[in-house]
Amino acid sequence: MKAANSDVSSSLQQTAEKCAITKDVLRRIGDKWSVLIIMALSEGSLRFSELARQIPDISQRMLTLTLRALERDGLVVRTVTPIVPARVDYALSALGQSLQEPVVALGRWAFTHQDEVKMAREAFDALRPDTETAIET
Amino acid sequence: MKAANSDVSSSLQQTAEKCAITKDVLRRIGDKWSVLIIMALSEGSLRFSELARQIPDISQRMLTLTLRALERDGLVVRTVTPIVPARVDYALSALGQSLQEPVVALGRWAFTHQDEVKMAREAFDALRPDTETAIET
DNA sequence: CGGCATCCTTGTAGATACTG
DNA sequence: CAGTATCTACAAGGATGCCG
Repeated sequence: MKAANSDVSSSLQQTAEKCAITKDVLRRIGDKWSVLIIMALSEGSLRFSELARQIPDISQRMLTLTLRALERDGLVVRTVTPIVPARVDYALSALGQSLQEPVVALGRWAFTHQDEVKMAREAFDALRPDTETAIET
Repeated sequence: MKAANSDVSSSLQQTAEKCAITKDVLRRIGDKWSVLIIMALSEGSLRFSELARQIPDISQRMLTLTLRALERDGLVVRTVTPIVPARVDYALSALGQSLQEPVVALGRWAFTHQDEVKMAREAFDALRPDTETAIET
């Protein structure tokens, strides 16, 4: 760990380091619901039940768990209003809003290139009808 | 589904549509290894065994499956040189290279904000020692 | 060398029922 | 209303061994 080495290996080091962190974030928001929740909250705070309605196929459990994870990472803010029945609102934090930018960038890529991907898949499947891949469609 | 409606609802429609596609892409590259492979191939093509060496903890099985999935989506190009022993090279396609841009954007976000996330987690864990979240550390 | 087959463990997620 | 608790399923992923 000599200082003299740092400029030599810094590029690769940083690259490797960034890869790991990138992988981490991608796994965090790469799950089934995080992005949908972040998108749903982009236009303002929502209550638990409103979120559940906007994301039709999510179960209460998964909504709770995903919100909890997002809250833990400081991406969403949870506000409890102590009335009966209880009212709980969720909103994006500043950090969560800043995350939106790269996420929608990825969304734009997906939208722009969706046809290329679809065609690539069809071409691949035509040649290799039942090849097992890591993620099924 | 009247045409007259399209301009009214187009914004929300497109948003919902983009969400779905974004979610799709994120799940595709949000798996454990895809990003690492894409990053590893960013500087040029690599052989199967070279990839395995650059990504120390990946199993042969997962390397094969992930490469196959990336190949199917047209992100990676597989080249077999029919000599013995066989030589197989993997490289990013143009599509794969274009994907790198938004991915490294996300990587930059992760790198920039890693401390904020870490602190948020610690603060959260301090208050709620053993809350179950969707994704464990 | 590259990769497929098999077996096995773990993680992710859904359904359902129950509580303050 | 906004969650927990429990139980179950299936898919991701790892270990190992064999093959062209």
